[in-house]
Amino acid sequence: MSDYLNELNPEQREAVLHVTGPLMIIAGAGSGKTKVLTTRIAHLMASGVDSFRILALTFTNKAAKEMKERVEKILGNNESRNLYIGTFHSVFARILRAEASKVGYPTSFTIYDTDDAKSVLKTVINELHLDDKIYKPSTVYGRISSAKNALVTAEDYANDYALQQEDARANRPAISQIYTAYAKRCFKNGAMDFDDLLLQFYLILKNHPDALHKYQHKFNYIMIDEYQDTNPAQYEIIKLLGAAHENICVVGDDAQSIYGFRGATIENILLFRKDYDDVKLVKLEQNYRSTKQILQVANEVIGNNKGQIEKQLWTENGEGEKIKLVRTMTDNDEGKFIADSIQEQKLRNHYFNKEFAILYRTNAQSRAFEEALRRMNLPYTIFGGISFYQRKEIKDYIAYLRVIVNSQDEEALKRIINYPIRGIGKTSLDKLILVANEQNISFWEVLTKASSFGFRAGTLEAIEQFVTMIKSFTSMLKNNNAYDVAFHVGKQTGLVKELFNDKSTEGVQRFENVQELLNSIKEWVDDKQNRAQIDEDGVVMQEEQAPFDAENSQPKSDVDFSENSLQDAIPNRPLREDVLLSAYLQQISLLTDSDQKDESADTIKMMTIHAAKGLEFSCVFAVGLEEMLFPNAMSINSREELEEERRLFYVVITRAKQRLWITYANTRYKFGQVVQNEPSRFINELPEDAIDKSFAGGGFRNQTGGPSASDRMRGWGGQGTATTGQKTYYTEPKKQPEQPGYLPINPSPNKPIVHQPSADFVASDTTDLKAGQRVEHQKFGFGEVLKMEGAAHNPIATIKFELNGEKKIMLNYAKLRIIS
DNA sequence: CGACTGAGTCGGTGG
DNA sequence: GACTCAGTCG
Repeated sequence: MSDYLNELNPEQREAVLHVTGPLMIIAGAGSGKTKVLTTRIAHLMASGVDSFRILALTFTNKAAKEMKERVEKILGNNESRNLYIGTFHSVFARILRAEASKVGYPTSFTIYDTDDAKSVLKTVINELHLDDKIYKPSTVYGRISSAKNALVTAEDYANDYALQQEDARANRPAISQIYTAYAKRCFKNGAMDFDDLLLQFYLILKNHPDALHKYQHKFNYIMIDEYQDTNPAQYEIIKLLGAAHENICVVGDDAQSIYGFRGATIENILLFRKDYDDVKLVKLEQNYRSTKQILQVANEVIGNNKGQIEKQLWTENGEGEKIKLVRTMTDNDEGKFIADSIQEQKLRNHYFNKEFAILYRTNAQSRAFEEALRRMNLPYTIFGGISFYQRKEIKDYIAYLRVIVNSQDEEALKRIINYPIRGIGKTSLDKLILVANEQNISFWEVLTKASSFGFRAGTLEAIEQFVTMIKSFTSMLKNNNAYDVAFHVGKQTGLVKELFNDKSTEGVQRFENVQELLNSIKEWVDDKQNRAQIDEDGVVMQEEQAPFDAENSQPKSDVDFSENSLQDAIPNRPLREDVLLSAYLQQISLLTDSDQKDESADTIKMMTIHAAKGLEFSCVFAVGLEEMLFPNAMSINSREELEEERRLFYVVITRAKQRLWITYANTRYKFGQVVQNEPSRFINELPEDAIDKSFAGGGFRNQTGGPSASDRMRGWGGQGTATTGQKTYYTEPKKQPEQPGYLPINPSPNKPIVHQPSADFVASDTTDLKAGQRVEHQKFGFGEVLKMEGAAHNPIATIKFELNGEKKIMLNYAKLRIIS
């Protein structure tokens, strides 16, 4: 049991053995930080600390999951399930569910993601008759988010003279007004945005001594991962929670602080020692990840930043290869170069696909790599960008579920009120919203009382049907699990069928996505039900491992799980609260793309540098090292921001275990236009002796039929010092021939196949149209009426066209010729 | 009412 | 280049 200590170096052991009182661990990249954290938790438990009393907060679900698994492995028992391990947001969301009433929120409050929040802002800005060109939702969102992260409520904001002045100078004097209206609207909707999860929890702790007392004594030991990324809200919460016992252990690396834009302040880690008396400080400086060459480059680069905590990373690993600096003509050439290099490395050094990562500054850069890898038939996974839950069809489906759980959720209601089409269009919607505002009641209330607000008969009928349907769903909530409700909803609303009937390429994809959503809900429920009953009080943070695996579209098996020997499945167990729809919704809103995709698959990984923090790869391509891109144009105007960009560069370098390429292009496309960029200033900070400026390719011929590698001009530039001169990796700008079976291009699958109307085409009177009749449509051609629906004054026919598949046709507008 | 189209916009990183 | 939005037409 105690051999876990033998696997640690002296500093690591020192950190693990410090049990009582504040502890700060400065953990350099690759220094075994997670190992120390997990061993420390295991040690606490082995020393008799009750596992229910330990709280560990991380920034990603993945980190939380890994910690939990590793503790379990060390201890070899089930005790770790009692730990409170999770992300700040998910742990706080869970606690808020229990405490929401203290801030006037319903227990099953909705969590708004960024898109939802911006949508609310847009509504609010319009209602205040403000110009949404000046008050762009994303800009305003950023401002409000910063305020919340600094624990400034709407009221505080309105009373803060300095903030008003700032906004006035920025020509946005109404921000405060918008913030107030936004907060009010979210509250009315029973919804919290991401920042509210911190702010509201803070307010509860601050204003409710009983709650503070409760959680202070629940969490006797607190551990914080990535402390350098905490913002003031997180900082204050930690401080409050830890004040009673001061058993706070923070782990971080000031050199890897890269989240300033979401309010993280590096001061939190720099000043930790001032916050508590007798802070024990441990530095982990031995790196177990990278080669000496890589580490030398990293140290050199970060040395250009001022005001760091003194430390020097070192390693016993081998010297390794020099870092390869690559310059290409265009962003597409950059992609081709990397695809070639990967292919070559695989052949020469027998790497797996999963040992490569392409790491970029912005998500938009992924496309060139995607195309290049596809051309070479190299499998890849992109992390980030639009996640599964942001897809329209998924958001629509989930909007139904949200409305059922929380009918006050106006955002969700607006999404589904006319989806599938039920004849409540924009005009009706505007009126509904208007009434809600005039009467100062919720959108839902207007719907339920629609008859008193003078809607047209057809619209009223549609509204009433909708309300009845939603109510019938709501009545299912208590006695059915999330999956059963969701399945029923898909069926009853016609949502699934509608998608099924759409046979376009995208339509099929959408249908599959919805299938996938349902599968994932099913697995989530099964997973929960399989877990043994545990102590009520300890309803553990089970960071739901993503039930959904976007890449393989295969349901994940429970193999993982059995290893944890958690299951003593009780058949027909009564419905537990944690399989309810509300619990499901709560957690999915906090999942990220990385949580949903399988990182262990043998594919090349592509993601932003931000998303790559905490990960490591044998071979790393740090790409797009160009002025305006990296460092980003937005960040070159202040020393602080520039230093954060440099830390980002440091982070990407230290992701590499064995080989590192740093690439940049002379020109690249931005918004469809070619722009020319200077090489990044960071390139000049690389130590000459660790950099290989000669070419790293060599003899490899690609298989795509384009110019072979050796035909290309290629090489290294930038410094102009290389004796070989400024060669560049370059391909002729001519298009490569399209390959069959590849990039399946169907430019507009939704475009109807055009039908030439018959010469004698005359629109018929369709008032008595019935299912089974044959008709001709001016554009869609011949077809058969499958069914009739809609109100009498606005009949809708579903017609199956020979050329264009099933379509819903509104008879008031379409010209149809009845044939039989 | 809603599908289509052309013009305008997108500043970057994420829970 | 991809997406959103306002205006048009069936």
